[in-house]
Amino acid sequence: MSKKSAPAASDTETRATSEHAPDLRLWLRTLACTNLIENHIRSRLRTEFNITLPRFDLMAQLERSPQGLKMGELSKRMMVTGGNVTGITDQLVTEGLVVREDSPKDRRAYIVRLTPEGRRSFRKMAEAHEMWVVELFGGMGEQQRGQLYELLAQLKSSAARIAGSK
Amino acid sequence: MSKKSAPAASDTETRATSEHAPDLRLWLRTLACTNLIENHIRSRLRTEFNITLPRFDLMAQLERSPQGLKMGELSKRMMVTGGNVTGITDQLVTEGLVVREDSPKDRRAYIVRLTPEGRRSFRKMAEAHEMWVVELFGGMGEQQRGQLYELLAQLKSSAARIAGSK
DNA sequence: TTTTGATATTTTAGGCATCGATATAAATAA
DNA sequence: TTATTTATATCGATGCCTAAAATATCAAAA
Repeated sequence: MSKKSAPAASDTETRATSEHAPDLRLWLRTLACTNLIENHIRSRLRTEFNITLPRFDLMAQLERSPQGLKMGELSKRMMVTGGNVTGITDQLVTEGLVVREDSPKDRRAYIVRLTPEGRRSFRKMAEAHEMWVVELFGGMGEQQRGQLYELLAQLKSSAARIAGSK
Repeated sequence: MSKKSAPAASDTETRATSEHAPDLRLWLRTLACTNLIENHIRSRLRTEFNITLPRFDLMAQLERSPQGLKMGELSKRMMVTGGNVTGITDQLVTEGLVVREDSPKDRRAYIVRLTPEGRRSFRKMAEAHEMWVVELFGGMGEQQRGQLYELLAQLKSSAARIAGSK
């Protein structure tokens, strides 16, 4: 969840009752797992690095594109609205982690880039972030994680076929 | 979720790169699935019933407790803060879907209950909601869904062991 | 050139979520 | 009883998120 900033936090599985269709219970369990993990990560990002998940995510996109990205590109990749990217970018700019530069090609557009400090800072956070995830999934066996990965691919394509067609 | 209002929307899997640990890619895929489904549901609740996911969730809790719930109970079950419940309840009250009654036992507390219209309305929405979920998971085989359900139980307990201990 | 339409971004208004502070009431201790 | 502590709920400030409207620029057609 979940938004938003702080996520939709609930152990959504409590929504399930015995009368519910199996698919509904499966969905609520999926949601419960995601919220549990996402909230944990959100909370650690905040307490250990004083950053929010959306800002971390935006920086992650920029780290993969050293040449910088336009606002619209960020919006597309993060799958959030443009107005949202405007706000998150503003914050990161005032924190000195990111710069907005005028595009030389298009005066409507900005190029957003990590600053050196932003890059340094992100790398440290990303390392910790990865460790947390490994820790959170650590109770599952190697093989189970592989199975889960495959099943989620199926789920993603099943859901995308429905949701994507809008 | 619900994000939210509107949710954290991203196809977070685009955050993955080849250097990432397998667990990280697994996590991003999990997140991508959840966001895809949750956003779809959120959007249909909005367009077809003009309601938000948080309000739907609150009503779902009340439907399971015909005797009503205190604000604090709602807060605990939905795993959101009290202030949040105050706001969502306010909205539902102005829409006539819910009532706040003084608790006869405790003058600090309210009992929140579905109105008859709220109950009627919720049942219609819940039925549609369940159909959407069945549709979204419909591309997976029966057996795969069963496997996924079991694996997510493992994940939930693994993550809860880490996240729960704070 | 001027118009027209598409694109890039910001702005505005509204809802959801947190945290921390506050008012009130209840429960407990003195 | 009185004083302290704990519990219930609301409020204010802040941040994320959306949708829709406003602004500015570009690109292509008339």
